[in-house]
Amino acid sequence: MDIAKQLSHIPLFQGLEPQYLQTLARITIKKFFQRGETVFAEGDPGVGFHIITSGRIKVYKTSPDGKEQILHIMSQGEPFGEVPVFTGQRFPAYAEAIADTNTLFIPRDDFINLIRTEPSVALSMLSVLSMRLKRFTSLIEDLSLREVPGRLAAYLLYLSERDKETDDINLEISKTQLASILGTIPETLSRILARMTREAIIESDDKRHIRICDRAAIEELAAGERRLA
Amino acid sequence: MDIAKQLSHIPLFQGLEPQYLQTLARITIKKFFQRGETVFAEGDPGVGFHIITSGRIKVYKTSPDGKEQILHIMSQGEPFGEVPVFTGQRFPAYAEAIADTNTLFIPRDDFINLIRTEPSVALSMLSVLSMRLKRFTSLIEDLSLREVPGRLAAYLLYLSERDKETDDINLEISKTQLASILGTIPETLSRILARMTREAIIESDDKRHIRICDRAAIEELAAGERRLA
DNA sequence: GAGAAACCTTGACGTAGGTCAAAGGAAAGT
DNA sequence: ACTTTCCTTTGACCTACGTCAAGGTTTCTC
Repeated sequence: MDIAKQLSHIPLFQGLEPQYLQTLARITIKKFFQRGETVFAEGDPGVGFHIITSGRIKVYKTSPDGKEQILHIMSQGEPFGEVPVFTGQRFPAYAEAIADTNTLFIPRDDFINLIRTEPSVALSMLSVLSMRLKRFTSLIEDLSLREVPGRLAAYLLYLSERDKETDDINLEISKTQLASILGTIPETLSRILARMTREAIIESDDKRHIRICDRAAIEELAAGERRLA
Repeated sequence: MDIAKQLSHIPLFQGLEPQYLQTLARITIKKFFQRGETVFAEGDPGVGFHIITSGRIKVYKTSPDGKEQILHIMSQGEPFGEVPVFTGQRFPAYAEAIADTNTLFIPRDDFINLIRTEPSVALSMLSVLSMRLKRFTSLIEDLSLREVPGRLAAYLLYLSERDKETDDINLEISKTQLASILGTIPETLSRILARMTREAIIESDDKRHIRICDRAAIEELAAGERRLA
């Protein structure tokens, strides 16, 4: 498929003049990563960043003894690995494909040149980074100020909202990964899901699906106004 | 003092052409906040951002029951409150002056116009936001993957490094605030400092000063290779 | 479709770190 | 200097959540 056309569908480049899109297309490199493959490791030098065209990437940190904390799960259209492009330093986290994934790789120097000539791209990127800071802000709040049931409730609301307020939530990831996003472990998550099911707040029939039965209760849990028995 | 001159000392505007500095000076508003005064609250609309010219600001989140997690302590030359400028949304956290503080306030719309004409400002701001993402990444790692002694050790190393590898660390903030930065409470911090003193890793004679006695031990603690007895 | 591997759940148990309470010391306003 | 408020420390206690272990289930792979 034509790279310029793919690029034109990326939110980051919405409204970019066709001529710049062509320039960008010329410096963009298509890449493919198998499920399980590492895209970059913490400490690697960052010579450019990726935009996902299909698949799914997890960005995460690890502790010396192997526990991991997921920072983001990125999917189609989202850029990742841009921090070292602007800091000039190394990747602060790991990235791994959790499904077969295609990306467009944009080299650092060329991208910085593009920004110099096209302020709209700079503003888009500023917006992307700011949204990410905001998400991190919530994650920090969760990890530090909220207990796991509250974090889970907030995350379910986030997913529900993203999918147009549906009560049927498709996780799209394993519960082990969900646990890592929430900063906990599968056992704890499993217990909390069981408790919430017992209180008829949710139903979780099959593995990657959760149905919200009592939205008000979820909202109270997320706000810290309610606790599980 | 002349605003343009003050602006010229801000890292964010290093290398900015004098003509743009003049433009910026015209739209910049000097502000003053008393110690304890709130600069903005979570949920406030963000019509612009601040740059600190003197004093100190803490940016933090709170839980329903009043516990707080400090996200940053900002001092001279650092910008804060820029996230809503680029997301178009509201402030994701609180900001409060912890000393009498003077800032330069730059209105959103004017700043965005400046970025459109001056890509160097855009790149500087991208760099600032990226550095901040990186710091958040470490904070998340700390909160989720490390115990309090490890976080404290890492923070002491950070302060020591910032002040040119000195072993005499001047906290500049209260231990209660340090506890909040580390995502814990004063009691826990106090106990850990006592344990580290007992093991002759540090000395903490007076309130806002800590001396590193055994740097190797601190480094091992920070790396998770050692535990307190 | 058989075997292997990964995932999920539940139970028993341990512990880091939080809550509550109390008291001495520093600091700031009058 | 005096009072009030905030900061710090220590002790007794509790609980959320992690660890370890084991069994059942789903899902890859060949």
